Amino acid sequence: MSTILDVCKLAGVSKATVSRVINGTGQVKESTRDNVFSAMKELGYRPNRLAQALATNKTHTVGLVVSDFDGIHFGLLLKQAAASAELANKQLIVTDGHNDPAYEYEVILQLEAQCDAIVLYSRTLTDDHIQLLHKQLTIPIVVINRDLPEQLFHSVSFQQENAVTLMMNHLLTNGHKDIACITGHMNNPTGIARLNGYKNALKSASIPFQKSLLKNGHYDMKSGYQACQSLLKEKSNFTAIIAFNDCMALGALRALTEAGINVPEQVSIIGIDDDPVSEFFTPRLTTVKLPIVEMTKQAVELAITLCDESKPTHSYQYQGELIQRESVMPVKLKA
Amino acid sequence: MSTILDVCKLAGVSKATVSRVINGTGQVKESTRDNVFSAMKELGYRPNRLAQALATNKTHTVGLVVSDFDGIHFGLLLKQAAASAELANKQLIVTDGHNDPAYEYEVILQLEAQCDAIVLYSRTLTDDHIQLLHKQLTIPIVVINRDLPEQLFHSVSFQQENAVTLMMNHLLTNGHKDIACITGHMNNPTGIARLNGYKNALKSASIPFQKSLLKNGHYDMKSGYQACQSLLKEKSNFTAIIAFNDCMALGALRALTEAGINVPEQVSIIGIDDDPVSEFFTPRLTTVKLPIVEMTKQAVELAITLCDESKPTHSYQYQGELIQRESVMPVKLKA
DNA sequence: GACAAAACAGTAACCGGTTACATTGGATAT
DNA sequence: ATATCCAATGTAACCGGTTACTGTTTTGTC
Repeated sequence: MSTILDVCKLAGVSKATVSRVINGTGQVKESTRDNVFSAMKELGYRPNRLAQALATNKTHTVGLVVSDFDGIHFGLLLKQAAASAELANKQLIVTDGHNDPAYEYEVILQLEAQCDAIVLYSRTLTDDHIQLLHKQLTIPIVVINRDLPEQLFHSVSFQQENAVTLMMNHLLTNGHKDIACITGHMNNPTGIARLNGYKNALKSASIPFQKSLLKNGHYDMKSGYQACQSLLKEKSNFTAIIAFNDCMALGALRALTEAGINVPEQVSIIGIDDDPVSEFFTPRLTTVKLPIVEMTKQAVELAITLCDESKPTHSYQYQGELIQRESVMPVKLKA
Repeated sequence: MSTILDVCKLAGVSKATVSRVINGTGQVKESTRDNVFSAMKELGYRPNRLAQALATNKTHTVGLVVSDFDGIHFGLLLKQAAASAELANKQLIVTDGHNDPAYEYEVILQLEAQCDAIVLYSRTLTDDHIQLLHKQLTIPIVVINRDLPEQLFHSVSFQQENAVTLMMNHLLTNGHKDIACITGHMNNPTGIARLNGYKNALKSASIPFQKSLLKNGHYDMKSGYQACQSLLKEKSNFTAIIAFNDCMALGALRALTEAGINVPEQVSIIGIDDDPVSEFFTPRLTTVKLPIVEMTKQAVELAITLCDESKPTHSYQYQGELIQRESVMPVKLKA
């Protein structure tokens, strides 16, 4: 790999001049510029980004950190992040935290020198950790899917509890009363908020909460499948299932199908996310859309803005939207 | 962010000594080391990776470049890559090429200074481009899913044509003769090799190739769905569909279901990949497994090895494996 | 033709580390 | 006591760029 010195020699000028040509700064005679350009071309020279970053303290890079690469919505999120970054001519580098909070914390700190801003979609870090990070970092960080009342950091968040309320209301207005619930990890705010949504909706409808209708999942199809199977094994009495994401809803759908139970005739199912696969299952899954693409766009664009100018921290709120398809029907019509 | 100089001041030693402590190199008196460590701790100091990389010409990072973030097998690939990288204590940075060969080429070149090795899973670059890259780069590159007879670069590849042969033989031995085919992009070796597999299998079975049974897709569910719809609209006569990945097979399955056609009773479907979602559809999709996890592991581990020692280029070959599930049945039993 | 201003290019310090080499001082051997 | 060696640390150059500052030409004006 040739360096700026090679270009200097070939073009017969100093480092400063080459640098000026590279960056289009200062005054350079046209003939000199042409010389330098052709020298660069001849050598296949391209500036070393590390050296540039070190010298200017600007990396033109935004870092995206996710807790785990197989996480929710991963494809859509990354694709949008990449698109937004390119639009602003920034490099995007993506890292995961191996689902380990300590590792993830370390990764973010390491990224500090390599990025101008960080976008974080964390499932494992606590709010406290994130606040600590925010204080410790000298570069801006935008947090997706976390929301603290005090607005101590930039965040793009989703109204989790409200979304579950939407789901529950859809089931309730369809006459369902015995509603099983497949949750996600309960060690983070998302899970807790969603569970509150479930419980509060029951309370509002004066339906007692039954622990036996609650099963834990891990946001993947298999755990939804297993959760549903254990629901069936325990002969629980339910006419509908609400799952804390589409994957688990789809896993549950499969379990029901295998057990010879018709959806939605015998049991209704509703998910959340609006995963791209959801409308290809039979029946097409009714769900509440989590606008991950829009949220990612917002987050990355905000992060990029913050590279150049600081702004007061603000929380951008997004809401769920019910997408009615075929997996829910009124309970009275059931056999 | 504190620098090494801050640590020097606080610990009352020179940069060289601090550096020795950081890296555990050279001789440092224990009491000095302790001083330096506590100074580092007090300041929350962590070495600037850019500066380290610049000085040592070692980044301890491997770059993973994919053509597009929503690509095939994306989640599994990334997850495994991240796991393998961490095991070797390397940072993994992931970038996509926005599905644009020129951009992807540029991205890879840019990455040269930021990584010790690169793993490439490209859908858009031609073999020629990859060879050019290989020649131009001063760091090793491992290419997944490309295979050239001359073995000019390190590659981890999959026997595409053979895999399709497996799929076709499964259908043929089940008595299918009218086999529709939903292809992927035909501008790269993968698509071409798979199509050859299809055509050659037909030839071996003395079945004439019918252009009307061939539809183009883009490896996503929607295009599989649309391809199948156009197949149906044209009233093509087929008893089985082979799709160039599971997603499209699943999209086709949906189209058939909507059209009231039973799978596999009326039409059999087979895919390729063994996508995690495939076994949750009804019927569970029969497919040929593409061992992307193993391949990724191999590729990343190889790349990491090549950071430290060079090895002769070699092509690691992987094969497909038929996974029989429920979407294929003998043709004679059909209504 | 003289002189100021503008254009152009080079020098050297700096970014935050690493490392070859030099220096110091204490322990050991003679 | 002196020579020798080695552990411990510092000095300074270097990685590949950027940029403030300086010096030299050009250009323009009168």
